[in-house]
Amino acid sequence: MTKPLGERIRSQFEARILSGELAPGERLPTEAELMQQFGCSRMTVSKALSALADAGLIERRKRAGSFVSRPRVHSMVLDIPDLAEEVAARGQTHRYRLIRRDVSEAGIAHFGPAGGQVLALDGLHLADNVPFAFEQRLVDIAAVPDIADVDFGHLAPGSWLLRHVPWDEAETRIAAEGASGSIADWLDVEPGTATLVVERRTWRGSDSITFVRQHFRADQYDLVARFGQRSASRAPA
Amino acid sequence: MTKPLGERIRSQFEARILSGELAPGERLPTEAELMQQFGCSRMTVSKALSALADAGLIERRKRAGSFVSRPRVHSMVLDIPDLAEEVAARGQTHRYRLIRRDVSEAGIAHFGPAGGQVLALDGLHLADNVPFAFEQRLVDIAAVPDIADVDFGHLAPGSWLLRHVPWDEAETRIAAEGASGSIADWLDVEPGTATLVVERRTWRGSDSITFVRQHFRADQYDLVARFGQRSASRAPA
DNA sequence: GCGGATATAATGTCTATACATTATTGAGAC
DNA sequence: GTCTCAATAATGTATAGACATTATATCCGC
Repeated sequence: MTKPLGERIRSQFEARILSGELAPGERLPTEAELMQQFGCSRMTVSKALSALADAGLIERRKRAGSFVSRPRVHSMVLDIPDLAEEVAARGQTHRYRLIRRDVSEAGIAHFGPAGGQVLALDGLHLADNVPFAFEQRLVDIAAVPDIADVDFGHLAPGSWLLRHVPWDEAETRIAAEGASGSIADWLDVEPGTATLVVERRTWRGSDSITFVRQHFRADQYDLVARFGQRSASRAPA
Repeated sequence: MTKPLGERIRSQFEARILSGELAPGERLPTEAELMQQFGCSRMTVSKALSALADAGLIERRKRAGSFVSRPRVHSMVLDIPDLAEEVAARGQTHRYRLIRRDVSEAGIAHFGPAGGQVLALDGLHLADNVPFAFEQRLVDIAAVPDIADVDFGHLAPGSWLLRHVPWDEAETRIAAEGASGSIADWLDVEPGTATLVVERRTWRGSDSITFVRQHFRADQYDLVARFGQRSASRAPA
């Protein structure tokens, strides 16, 4: 019934820090003091404090002690799902339509290793046959040789890449932009209409794998990021 | 010189999972097997596997074992800094100009507890005297009584709140929107010009603290999120 | 005072063991 | 067969100790 002791120690300090009772820069008791206070072993308090440190709530310094961190930025978790899955989750039918596919030398697009070949894929994402995203993608063929054989006529490259190519680093840029003529045509909106632009570059090790630029119809898509209570879907006990 | 054993175990499995060598759904060795393989105690492998579980790379089930998670979404860290600090970091001068301040009953704006009072603050953020964000904010006065006494004539409410009010949960929505007439006026752009809209709602416990809606001039602001190698600023050893 | 060696206080890691918890398996009752 | 219940295999938490690491403080020579 009662929560584990280590978890209680952790959540007690979490609460005291978030409530402001423990101010940024303030020093926490040492592990030795805490094991006295809570009547438990050092491993238990150490694990609790390490969890707080992992979460960024405190900083621990040898010989000095543990201190409440100074909050600088709001770090939030942004979930960027596979578009096909997300549309399906909304109960709509996802379709991808390839518009252009060609292979070019790298360098022109400032992407990929010099001299390598780059696959360019332009396409349109549709939900229930309504266009909602125009996608321009570059893939480094050297990093993903298998891709040459895949038919992307109706399969979204993102879905395929997500399943077939491991990556360990990514950077996403989010901006707003008025739709240019051709993009407006594909999205079936007036030129100049606001679109949400998501650009993502993905790496494995130091090799670029793919760069994608997606224009979303603003009336059909937005992004949500959360902080705290990860998975608030838990039912109360 | 050599890294701690537990960390080596953790990073070895991390690499094997990210490289795809261990496929999603695949089962990892049990803790008992791993302590044989690595010649260490159970606590060590247990901590390593728990760290992988915390990072979402594996799932652990009692009696069943540890399994590589199926990657569903790209979880990225989105840093939302204080606007005043961010502008300063770019070497520009930040200024906030209050446009409207009034107190109204809650309920109208679907914010705050019924019957409570809500402070509405509209204002403009300027970088080097160029407007780049129009902000509409609601604050629950019951949750932040001190705010009644603060002069926001030139102090951005977000900066003040970040420093004075602890929160433990937040949700951010990011979208694109054409500027309406009055917003276009404030941002000094043509009506209909694309703006990046960031809406954030912040809670302490179950109480709403503030809701803010910011329209950014698309040509002056974007957001960046990263995954992997947190703080890539580390120099190579 | 000032700089540099040394002691020390705190965290970091690890061992070996114990018992708790829980989902699955499998045996037995029906 | 299928339902129920107990055995079991795995993870979850905790203990008590040991040694490693490292930033800070202190002392000492100058």
